Amino acid sequence: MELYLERGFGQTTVAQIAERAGVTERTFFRYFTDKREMLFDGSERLQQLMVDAVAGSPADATPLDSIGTALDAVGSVFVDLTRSRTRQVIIDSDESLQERELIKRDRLATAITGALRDRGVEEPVASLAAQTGIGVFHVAFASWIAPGNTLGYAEIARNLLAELRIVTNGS
Amino acid sequence: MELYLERGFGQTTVAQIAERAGVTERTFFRYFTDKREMLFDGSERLQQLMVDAVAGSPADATPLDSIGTALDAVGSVFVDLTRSRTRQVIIDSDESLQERELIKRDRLATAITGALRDRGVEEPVASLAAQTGIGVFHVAFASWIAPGNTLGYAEIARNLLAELRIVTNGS
DNA sequence: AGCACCGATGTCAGCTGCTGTCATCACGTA
DNA sequence: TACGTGATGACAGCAGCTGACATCGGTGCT
Repeated sequence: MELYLERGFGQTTVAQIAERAGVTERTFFRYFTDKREMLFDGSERLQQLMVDAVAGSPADATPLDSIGTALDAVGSVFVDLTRSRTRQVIIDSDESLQERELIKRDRLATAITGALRDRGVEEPVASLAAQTGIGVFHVAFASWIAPGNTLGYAEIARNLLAELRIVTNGS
Repeated sequence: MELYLERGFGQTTVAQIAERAGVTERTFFRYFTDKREMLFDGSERLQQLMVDAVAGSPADATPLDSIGTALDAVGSVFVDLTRSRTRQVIIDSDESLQERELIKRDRLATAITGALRDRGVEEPVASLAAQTGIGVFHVAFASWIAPGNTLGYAEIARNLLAELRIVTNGS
């Protein structure tokens, strides 16, 4: 991330990263499938947390309730505000990184859809709830790292979900 | 597309494509920014059509009405069913192509948001309507190329939008 | 006709991302 | 000590992509 900030993502070579990390280029590619993936390291963990939260939500919870527990569950991941901000600056500066971010979000939504379906939620409600949930998640994250914000991620997510409930009026 | 089907996208080299097309590799890269972009050739046109449709929709149209005209406007693009199907088979077979497709959809949504805002639609309604519109567009396209479907794209899109209106109940 | 211009294409060299393969090395265990 | 085993290095090589320059065919002007 230091290097990406100094020279930009596109101008940074894997050889440089490897050198700074004190390993070989070959070793870098054993840890990350490609140059971009490095910036999305925690994404499987994030996905697992949300899926587990949905799976573990109360039996009588509505789909949107389940989404709520998932949004809560990932609070532990988003703690280092500065790091998240720099990371986002880098991603926003490079189109191929945005592509990667979008597919991560997409996979996340698909995984949550599956978790909801496993609880007996039918289509298209499962997909709809999952998509909406990821949408809220995204907006919450963006608000959290927005300049001037002082609230914590969990709080923001809860507020947004409450607002969404009002807009959609129930359920 | 022939080559992609024969050997798969990943196994097809640009040199092979260029040869089949009777040009040089260098020439290929003058027409397409990269190997993937070839499959998304008409996307600017599609985007322009939708943006223009939104811009040209009646002054008293609701945001969702404007989206409706945009969905209608692109009917002319989706005519060759067989071609669209093969194209989608290829995209679904390769992750990097899915990344590209996702960012195209994202840019499309952003463009439509802008078009709505130009008509005086405020945030967050503009974004919400645009996102929803692209969602409908996507589902409509998927239904259109689904095996066994006999309806035309325009018809499907209209039906889906009508259904959405019912679900969201008005506006 | 002759000439100058220009856009499209070819040629070539080169960097970088990424991969397969084999060697090496450190470490825990029988 | 000898033997696996997992992590790393070394090396070669392919493919995507780019910059720089040459070439060539057409178009318009004189």
